Amino acid sequence: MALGKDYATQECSIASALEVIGERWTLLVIRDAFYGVRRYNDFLVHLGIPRAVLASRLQTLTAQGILEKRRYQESPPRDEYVLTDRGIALWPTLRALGLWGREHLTQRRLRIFRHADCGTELGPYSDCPSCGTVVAVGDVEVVPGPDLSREPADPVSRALLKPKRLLRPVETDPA
Amino acid sequence: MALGKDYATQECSIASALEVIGERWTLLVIRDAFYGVRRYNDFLVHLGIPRAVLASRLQTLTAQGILEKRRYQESPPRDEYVLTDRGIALWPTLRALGLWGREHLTQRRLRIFRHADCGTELGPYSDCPSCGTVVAVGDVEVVPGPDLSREPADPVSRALLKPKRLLRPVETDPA
DNA sequence: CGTTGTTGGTTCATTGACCGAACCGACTGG
DNA sequence: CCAGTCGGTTCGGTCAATGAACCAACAACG
Repeated sequence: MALGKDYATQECSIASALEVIGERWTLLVIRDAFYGVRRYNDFLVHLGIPRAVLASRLQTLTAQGILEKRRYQESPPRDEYVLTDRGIALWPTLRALGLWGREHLTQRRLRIFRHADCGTELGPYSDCPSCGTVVAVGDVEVVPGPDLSREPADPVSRALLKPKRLLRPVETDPA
Repeated sequence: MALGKDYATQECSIASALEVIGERWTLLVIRDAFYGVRRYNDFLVHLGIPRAVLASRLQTLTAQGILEKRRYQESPPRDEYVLTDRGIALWPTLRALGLWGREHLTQRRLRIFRHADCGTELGPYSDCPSCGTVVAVGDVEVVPGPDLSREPADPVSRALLKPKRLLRPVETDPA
């Protein structure tokens, strides 16, 4: 966010948060990380983000302790980017933002979030109405909603058509 | 957010939301609106935002139906900007973002949000732990926390040192 | 062994958003 | 008549975002 002037004058935790995750594309990268996207190329094709911007965002998110860069194979050396606890703690924010967008902007049900244990759709605060508990992020299952396109262009979106748990890695088609 | 490329490819309510409120400064303008800031000049001094940017943000937020421009005096004609229902619906997002910033970034208690009826500090979902209900935005009282500076430079910050309800207009010192 | 393809970047020129300062019109109060 | 306030607009300079090109490391193929 460091553009000429930052929000430093603000004594406010919202401003501090926006310093870190308020830049263009940043929150979408984090959203994808919740969806199980972990690799540079998958972020690239799924977001349609310029390569240089993605590299920069991944670096600052890693530096801020929101993502963790983890070597998952040597030769060729390949790293994946995974959410840390600090990153996972952003789930309520993302959830609130998504709900607002759905209700006041798109009016469409693109993705549905359910409690994996019982299949009940989550309440606004990631609570399970039937179990009466707050559902941990890892126990949330995402399924495509009725208004989501069934034939997306990129392989990552296609992989996301299958129901899956948040945080679990997506399996991109080797096709 | 329209910079060369927008998020149009994304089928996602989060992306749609960010199209509208994801620009630099926008969310801070909305935060100030919750704090009762309504006038151009008050936004200006409290945020330290460039004038042109503020004018642009107020215009797009008004066009998006998040703020409403309301004439409050003729001669000289003066307008104030007030949150609409759509804007007020952003409260859970702001709350989640502020909590995340406080817990994972600043580690400071700058402002405390309480249930005006009983004085109990709000839970993470704007719930009142003692009443057991979700508190309406208009019934939330903001009081300065222990880590907030007691002698801010600008008059708006000074006015915000007094406990006040969200959405109620700030009374800036005529001093 | 050479060629091609994949992955994860970096570099570069262009575009456009943000910045701060100056300016301006309508009005008020002295 | 003059200074001051309010709510902007205008303008030149700077800095970030964009998209295309380039590149290094390695694998797989023939």
